Amino acid sequence: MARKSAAHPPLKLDNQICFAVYSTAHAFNRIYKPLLERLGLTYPQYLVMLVLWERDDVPVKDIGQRLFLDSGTLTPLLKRLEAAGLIRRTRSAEDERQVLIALTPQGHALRDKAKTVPQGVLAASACSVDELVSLKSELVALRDRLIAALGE
Amino acid sequence: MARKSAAHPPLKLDNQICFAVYSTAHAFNRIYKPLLERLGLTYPQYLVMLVLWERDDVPVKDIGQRLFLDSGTLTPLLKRLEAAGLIRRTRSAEDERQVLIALTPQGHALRDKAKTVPQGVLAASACSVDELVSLKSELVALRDRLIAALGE
DNA sequence: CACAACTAGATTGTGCACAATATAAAATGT
DNA sequence: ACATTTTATATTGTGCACAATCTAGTTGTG
Repeated sequence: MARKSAAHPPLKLDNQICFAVYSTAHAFNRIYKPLLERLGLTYPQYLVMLVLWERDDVPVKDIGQRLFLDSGTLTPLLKRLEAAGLIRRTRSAEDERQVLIALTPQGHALRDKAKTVPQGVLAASACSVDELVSLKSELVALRDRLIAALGE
Repeated sequence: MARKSAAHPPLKLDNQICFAVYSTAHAFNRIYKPLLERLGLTYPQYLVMLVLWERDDVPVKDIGQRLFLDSGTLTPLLKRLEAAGLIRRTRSAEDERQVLIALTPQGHALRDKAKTVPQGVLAASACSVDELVSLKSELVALRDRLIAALGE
């Protein structure tokens, strides 16, 4: 016995799936940084813009649910996007507790400049689209199981 | 033509491999948080301890290379670990530029308490070890290609 | 209506993470 | 030997990220 744990000692850094995920996220961040600099966005800001380009005029809550982020993270980030002239923040008339996030014309226009970003990342990954699609769905499945485990 | 990009529109959030990685890293962080709280560690601090449990008395640089982190991140983190009594920071005698990081007896002792952490994470992932090992190596391969692309 | 329970955001405090810069020590070239 | 370059770490400033807490607005119940 103990053959499995001898092959994969549990406290060795290189055996940690979490570190593989963590360090890959870092690597992506560094790939994105120069590509997003042209747009004046950070990576989390880019994620928010991706959400808004799909549909805007949504409350902060919706963006947070989509990105798994809370108001403590989003409020200052959205204020920076507003200061950059990309979005507008307005209280909802129906429910005064909600702040609706809408794109400005500049925010809409930025989408065109962003269109080239995914190609750059794909090139850096040196992977086929099929490989990435399959890796992505494995990760999403794992992520959703982890999130499910949190709710217990 | 354009069939592939119609199936996978490049600016849709859910098609972004990077977001899958990013959000999975978050999910791991939340799984780890309560497990590491017992040890008085954050997740990045835990990674540093994993490195040191494999070998200590190493310069800051080595830890940084292992974890892909720079001194701006590690210096304050290591000072907090020192304040917690887990490590000692001493200038190297041979090369005065280096700060050597060594475990204290408490730092060594913490390893025993940490042994149960990976089980908790494995349980939360609801995955077999084999699945995780394979996913890990795909991620590491992708990460290393991204890092290679950075150096061009 | 009154009052408790809940919800959406904002605020504060702590801890990464990195770029840019500074400093000091070591290594190198002439 | 001395100037140049490189290297290791530290510092500062900006921007996430989340826990804990606060406020204001909404909903549910009697």
